[in-house]
Amino acid sequence: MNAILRRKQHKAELRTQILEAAREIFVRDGYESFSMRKLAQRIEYSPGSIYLHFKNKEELFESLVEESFDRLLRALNRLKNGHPQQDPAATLKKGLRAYVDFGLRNPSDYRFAFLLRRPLHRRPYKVHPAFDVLRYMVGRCVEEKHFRTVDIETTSQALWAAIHGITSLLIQRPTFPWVARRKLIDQVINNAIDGLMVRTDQEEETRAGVQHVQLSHL
Amino acid sequence: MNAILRRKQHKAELRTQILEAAREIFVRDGYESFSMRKLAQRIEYSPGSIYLHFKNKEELFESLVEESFDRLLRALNRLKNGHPQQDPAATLKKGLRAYVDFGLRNPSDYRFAFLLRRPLHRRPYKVHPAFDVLRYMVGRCVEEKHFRTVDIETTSQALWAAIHGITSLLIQRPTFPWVARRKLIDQVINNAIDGLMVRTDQEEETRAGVQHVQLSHL
Amino acid sequence: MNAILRRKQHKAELRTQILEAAREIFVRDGYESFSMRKLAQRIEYSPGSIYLHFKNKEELFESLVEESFDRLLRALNRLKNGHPQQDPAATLKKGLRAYVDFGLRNPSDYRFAFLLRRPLHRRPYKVHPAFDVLRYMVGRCVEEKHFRTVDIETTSQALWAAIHGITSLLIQRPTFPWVARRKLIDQVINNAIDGLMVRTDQEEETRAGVQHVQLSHL
Amino acid sequence: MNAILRRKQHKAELRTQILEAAREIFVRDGYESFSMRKLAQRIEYSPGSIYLHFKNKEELFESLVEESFDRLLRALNRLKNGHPQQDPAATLKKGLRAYVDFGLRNPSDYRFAFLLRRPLHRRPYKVHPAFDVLRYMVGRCVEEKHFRTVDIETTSQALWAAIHGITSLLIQRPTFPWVARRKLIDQVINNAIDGLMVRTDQEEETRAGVQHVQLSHL
DNA sequence: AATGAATGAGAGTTCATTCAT
DNA sequence: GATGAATGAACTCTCATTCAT
Repeated sequence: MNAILRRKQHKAELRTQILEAAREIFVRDGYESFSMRKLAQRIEYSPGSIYLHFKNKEELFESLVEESFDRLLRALNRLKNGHPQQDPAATLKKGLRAYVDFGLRNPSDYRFAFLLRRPLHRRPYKVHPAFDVLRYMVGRCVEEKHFRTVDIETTSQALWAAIHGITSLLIQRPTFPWVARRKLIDQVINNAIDGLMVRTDQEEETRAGVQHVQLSHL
Repeated sequence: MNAILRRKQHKAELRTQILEAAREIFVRDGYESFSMRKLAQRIEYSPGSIYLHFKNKEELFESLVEESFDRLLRALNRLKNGHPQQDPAATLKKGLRAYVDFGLRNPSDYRFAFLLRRPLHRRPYKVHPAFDVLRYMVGRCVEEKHFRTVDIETTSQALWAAIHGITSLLIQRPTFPWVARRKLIDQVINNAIDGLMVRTDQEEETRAGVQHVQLSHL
Repeated sequence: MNAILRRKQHKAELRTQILEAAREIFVRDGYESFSMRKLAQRIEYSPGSIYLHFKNKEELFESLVEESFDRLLRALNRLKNGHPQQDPAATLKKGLRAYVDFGLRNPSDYRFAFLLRRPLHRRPYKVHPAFDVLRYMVGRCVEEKHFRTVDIETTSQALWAAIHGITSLLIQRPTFPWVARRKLIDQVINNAIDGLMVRTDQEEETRAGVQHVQLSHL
Repeated sequence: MNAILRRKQHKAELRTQILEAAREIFVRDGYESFSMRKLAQRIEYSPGSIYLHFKNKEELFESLVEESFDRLLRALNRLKNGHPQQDPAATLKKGLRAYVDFGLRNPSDYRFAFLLRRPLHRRPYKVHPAFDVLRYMVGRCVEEKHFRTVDIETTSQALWAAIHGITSLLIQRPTFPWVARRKLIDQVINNAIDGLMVRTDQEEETRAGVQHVQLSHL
């Protein structure tokens, strides 16, 4: 019994080890240069052993994608649950920033989740829970009248597009002469959100954001 | 002479044929699974023949990237030159829409220009002329006081991020349950631009855009 | 255990089989025309299998070179140790003859050791132990006053040149109308050695050697 | 007529140009890496053009071999004819030295003549005229009683072996820690010749040579 | 559970050579 | 006489995967 347990644990550990090593190689060498052999050598097991944990290269890759999606989801959920009382629009902005930051801090995860091209897999699309978090946040903004009465789905998708755009570009084109990251990200997010807000005078006055500073003295 | 001319023409035609077939295979199979042999078989020539036109796989790929960038650039330039008298903000919006449309109508070009991962080649980054067009358009909006006094570089980059985001997502995730494309694209662009505009009452009243229709009777 | 042992043995056998087949092909076709495929076909394994034993063609070739050098060395050592009490000059002559004989009886080994051109690999030169044996023998001849006080290094190199010359020519130009091998080899060796000997009357009289027989009754 | 002549001349010139370029590439890149394409590129003609002068790679290579043999022969003949009156033994020594020097000064020629392995060509062996020169010289030494009555053929072959040995080793193993070249070559030649000489007292006394100095006071 | 041997397929690339023009 | 296009065969080497042990 003890033995069985130990065995199960070992198996789980090895699986994790494989995934970690695979991720590193995928990111370091690029998808094209990844090979099951290299992976086996890295973890110091035989090539065959990998097949005891993953059916084939494809499944291994998919596991990494899933793992990365989960981490992104968890990061967003932490955000959502962390500040339940707050102004939902502020929370949303924080959420969007958190999304971008997650991508930039975990480019490997972001690549797996959105950028690496999978060999065309035609399985029926399931909207990922991560997107639900976004939709939920937008929904609250509308419900609590911080946003104009916009279409929640369209807005969510548009917001996603914007933050995906900046995240992926910063990751994939690191040599482009970008302006300061913070400033750029803020501008993208503020631009995307501000137009959606219900404008009240006081809000207008207290709006913060680098690119609006000059506005105050118009 | 005639013979020489015919030969040259034939050579050019074959080159084009190769490029076209290669493009298809690259897009269908991805860089990794593209093979010179597959290409050869497709065009019904021997593998060696390809090497009479392109030094190697890498160079062939690069040619496609360049070609695609050029087409994008030309599409944008047509836009810029086409309506020189117009309201620059409207032109900019049209330009952004044109960018997205180009990507959606020529997904293969867009993939080559921005999405397909090249084996890391560290040549010094040259900002592509296409980006200059954008910067120029934003500059005119600021100069002619249609935009607030924003930083042109930051704004250009932020706008690029937004439209790249929607373009790439629509191309790469075709099975996601997107709302109507037109509506979505408009929302992304309007969101991104509207926050930058100098607001005057009449402008506010005449603002068009699907997502703002309801707004009018608030 | 038994199984493991059997496996190891099989692996060793296969390695040997590969080396033997490779040696034959290298000698028959030359380095340039040797091919891993030909080899694979010959041993009736897939091309990939060879790579389980040798990293690449180069390493395979080097293994053969080493093997051949070792065999030569061992042959010479047997000679050296076999007759420790004898007249060192006689031993040296025997050694030289043994060298040539080894080459002629194992032309493949000799080719690998000295004649087949390796793709220029600039590793720092290590004088092969086989040459040390020669130097040692010459040294003894000088020490024990059988040779005049010649420079040991120069003499060793000159002797090597002579015997390498005859060995390589006989191997590489088998269709040349050579005189009787034995006679020719003896003449080369006697010529090379005799000039070095300290001459005493009785030695002069007892000198043997095909080419000197007639001399006695002049 | 003039035109025909010019054409013939041009053809000959081109042939020479091809041979020169080919020789360079063969020596620089090794036989294996030589390619008709490289050659064509170097002489700035099309690959096909080479085939107007040489049936194939093999024939081209053979032409180079022949050319090199001829040069060697001519060098030796110059020697032979240059000093017709001299002591034939001295002339022979000079000839042997000239042979070695030719090889060292024209390693490319020597390689082609003797070292580069031709894809086994089984044509009936023709003793090269260069060897006849040697035989002739040895013959004269015997006739004029400078040599003991040795077998001319055997002696010639043995001498050839010795000088080929030193020449080829010096060319093919340039990183071996050889002693001073001059000294080494002299020792090889002197060793090989001295044993053949008829010894007279005065000759004994006037003999020069590093390794014989001590001999004088025996 | 893990291994190591083995393979068949296929990769990119180069080559000597031919031949219509 | 010279060319440029084309090819078929060959090359070394790597790969994902299988399977007896």
